[in-house]
Amino acid sequence: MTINKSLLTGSTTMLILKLLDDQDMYGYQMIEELAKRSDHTFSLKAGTLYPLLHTLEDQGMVRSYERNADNARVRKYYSLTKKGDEMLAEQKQEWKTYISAVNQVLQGGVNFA
Amino acid sequence: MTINKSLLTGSTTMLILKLLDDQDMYGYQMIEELAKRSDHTFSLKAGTLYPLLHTLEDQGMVRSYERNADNARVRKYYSLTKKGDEMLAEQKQEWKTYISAVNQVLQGGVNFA
DNA sequence: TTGACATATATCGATCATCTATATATATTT
DNA sequence: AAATATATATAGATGATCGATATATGTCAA
Repeated sequence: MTINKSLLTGSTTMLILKLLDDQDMYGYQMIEELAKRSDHTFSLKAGTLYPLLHTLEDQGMVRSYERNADNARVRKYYSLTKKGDEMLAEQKQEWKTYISAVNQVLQGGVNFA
Repeated sequence: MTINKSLLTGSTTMLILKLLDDQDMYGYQMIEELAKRSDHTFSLKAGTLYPLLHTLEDQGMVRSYERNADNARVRKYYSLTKKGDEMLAEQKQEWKTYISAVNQVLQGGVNFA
């Protein structure tokens, strides 16, 4: 099933922060990991991710460092800052509020008042 | 709690169709009903709703008719078409897929493989 | 009865998140 | 040697929603 891309709007940052909350990762890895954990429901595009990571770094939500892979290739890893961790907590709360509001609308039927 | 407006992106149409699935409504009423059912988490803006209703009508998802209120004021009511009902079913399925994917990412922790 | 506020619909331009397309470079496989 | 996968980056396009504004009617209080 392919989901409407606009549904993802607004939750992408939260998902990225969550990945980094679990462990440091490099960009390409985040794309693969998101696809894997979501059973390929999500396929975040590189053109979305890299600018987003730069913005998060400018905002102090994440830090980056370069590191060689086994094959001597350089990868740019990101790690979550304290500020990013706090942002994640806020966004998870917003997410809960949001889905419960949507579900309330979906469950509400005709009013037999 | 105020949720990020971008979280709503993509689910607005589904919510409108759901309201009309329950009963015919006019635009202003939809805005109030969405706020009420979501405990004021949602405050859909008129500038979003009215153009959206026009688009849905052009697409054959809803039909409209004018009707006098008790005070003789004219209101524009909308009703769901068969096509709109089918679209709602699809969007509800997409919604389920989407939230379960997000929740899977949020629950997934470090991989101790 | 006038003025303020709520109800009701409409449109325009701005904003913002995401995508597509493109570019570049290295590593791996055929 | 060529094709494909890995890895990062940026520019411009798209699309959903909002803020601002306009217009008109109904209601309530001073």
